[in-house]
Amino acid sequence: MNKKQLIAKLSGSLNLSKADAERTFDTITNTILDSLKGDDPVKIAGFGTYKVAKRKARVGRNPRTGEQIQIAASQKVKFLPAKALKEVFNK
Amino acid sequence: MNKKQLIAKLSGSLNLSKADAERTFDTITNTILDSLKGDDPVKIAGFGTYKVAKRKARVGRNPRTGEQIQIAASQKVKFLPAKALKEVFNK
DNA sequence: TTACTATATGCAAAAACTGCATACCCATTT
DNA sequence: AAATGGGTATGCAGTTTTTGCATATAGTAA
Repeated sequence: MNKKQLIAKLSGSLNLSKADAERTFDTITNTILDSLKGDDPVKIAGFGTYKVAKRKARVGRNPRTGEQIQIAASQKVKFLPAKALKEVFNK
Repeated sequence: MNKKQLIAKLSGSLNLSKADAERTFDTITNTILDSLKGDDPVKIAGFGTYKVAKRKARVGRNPRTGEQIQIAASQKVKFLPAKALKEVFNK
């Protein structure tokens, strides 16, 4: 399922136009991102937690040439599924 | 930020009652979950991809006792941030 | 058509995973 | 409003898993 299909489903379920459904969805993702930008994890009970994970610098490798490369420290968004979410897929 | 605070923010941004904001949000998470239950990854352009990762059974260890333990195969929801999302946190 | 994303490759190092007790934070209930 | 219950974070050790490097191509999406 891609974003377009998701928006179409939400449009039906929420009785909104597709434009409104998309605007609503984007508002939610932006709100989550804003919180993460402020380094504040977003905890959704029963679904999961979004947090920014800091990754240390390390030595990598160019797979094409085999040459070693220094990789800078970086940050990425992590999603940790809530307990309830794990159970759904392990019953 | 927890779910309650997120709902409050959305209520303001979307001009909805808190009850409606929560209903909207839950509809979205449920829609995503339903797709995942059907083993269909959900790809949100510019945000990320949710997919179900299957993990094989393996031998683990109880860190407290050092005792070896057989770990059953399981599944968990993975979120892979989109390129745009990574850039936000690495500029 | 233009933009994004998945894939494939080898390999080093970071990170996740396991059980479990404790502490903590949040939500619900009285 | 206060109390209680439940989900979540933490630390621990060692093994498994993931990550991420460059880059072109193929596929999908806007």
